Amino acid sequence: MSPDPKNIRAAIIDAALDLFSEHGFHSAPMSRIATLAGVGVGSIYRYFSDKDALIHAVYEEVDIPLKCAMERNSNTTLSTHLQFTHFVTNLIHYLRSHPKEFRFLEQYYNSSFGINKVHANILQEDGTPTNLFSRLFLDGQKEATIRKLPLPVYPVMTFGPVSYLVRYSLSGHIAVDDAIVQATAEACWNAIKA
Amino acid sequence: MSPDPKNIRAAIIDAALDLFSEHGFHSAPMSRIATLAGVGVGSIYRYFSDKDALIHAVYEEVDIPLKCAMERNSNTTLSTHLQFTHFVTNLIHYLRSHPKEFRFLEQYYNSSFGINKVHANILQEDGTPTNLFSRLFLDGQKEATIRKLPLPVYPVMTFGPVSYLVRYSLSGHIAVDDAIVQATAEACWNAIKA
DNA sequence: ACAAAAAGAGTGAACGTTCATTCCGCCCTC
DNA sequence: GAGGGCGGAATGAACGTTCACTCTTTTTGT
Repeated sequence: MSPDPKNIRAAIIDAALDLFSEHGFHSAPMSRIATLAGVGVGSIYRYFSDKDALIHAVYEEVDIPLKCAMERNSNTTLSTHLQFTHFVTNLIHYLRSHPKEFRFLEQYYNSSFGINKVHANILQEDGTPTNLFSRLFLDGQKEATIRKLPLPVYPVMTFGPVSYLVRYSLSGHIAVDDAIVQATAEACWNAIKA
Repeated sequence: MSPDPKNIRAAIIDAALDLFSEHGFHSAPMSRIATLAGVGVGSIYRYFSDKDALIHAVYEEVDIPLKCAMERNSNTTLSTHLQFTHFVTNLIHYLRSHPKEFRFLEQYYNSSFGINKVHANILQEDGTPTNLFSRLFLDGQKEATIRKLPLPVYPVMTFGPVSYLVRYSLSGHIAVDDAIVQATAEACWNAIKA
């Protein structure tokens, strides 16, 4: 078997995501990542200069499908209300069905690695919306279906509840069903609607 | 100087909180905690059986004043609306003025240490409110000023936005002023009001 | 077309460092 | 002078990273 370099790289990132999300960055030794990926330790360093680079690479890999999931199912013919609640429920469902990715991201953003990436995801410097979410509340403000609030309040009232709910859900102590997801999405909407 | 055992213990916990919140559990060596606390490494083990026990002890120490802060300034003569927004703004102000405690708690709850403590803080098993916050929304439901929602939604729509906003605030990328805090508290209220 | 050589990917034992924890001599108090 | 808390060097385990080596693939020379 001639291992495709792309496969090896992907296998390493996969294994790293597994172990990072389950044990944390500092309790996931490179040796164990290598074993799980089915490669030698040294091989990891052919693809990533050091452990930090691997962590950032996992982030890049996790971020792409997440952003896709957030853009998916946007139907601009629907009312702002429905677009918003769909956005929230979509996001919750995606994160709940990708617990490894969710736990990795929480850890990444809470560590020194991802501190600088937290806010860049919402708006560009000049206020241009970079994604579905930003367009949504700017449009809603214009058509007066969404209250005018200080800009940071919108992501706070959206991603705050979402990440908290998903954390609850994954902790296993609270049974999160569709009714709760739906109620949360509606509550988020009530928080910002005109 | 005759070192009071209580003071040594407190100094160790203080130093640990400093270093844990700034560098994370795994990058805060016992030796540095000892140096910062002004004691020998060995002395730490006189008060705490191991590092895990120290981490849990810091949590206990941080949790007490936080719970106090959440109960403080409750004025049952005010409307549920005002009691709720006061609760939220109080909590935000407390966490913003105690960044070390906030960062420690985020780390603690996101690690294997605090996973089991996440949900216990809201309600007892039988649904009895254990604190001001729970009483608030149960009362609000009775007097119909707060919408009937699945129980987990209330903490999700309160602590979610709060922790997200404080995280924003402490990241330094976004200037969080009183207007934003006030707007967030109102938005939280709109999320759950009848 | 074939052999020889060069290139390059993959490996894992070995290294140096860092850390939690231990242990023993010191010193303070009584 | 006895006892016990205290300090910090010593210890050993665990980790990230390196590097000399093997094996496979590609290129070169004839």
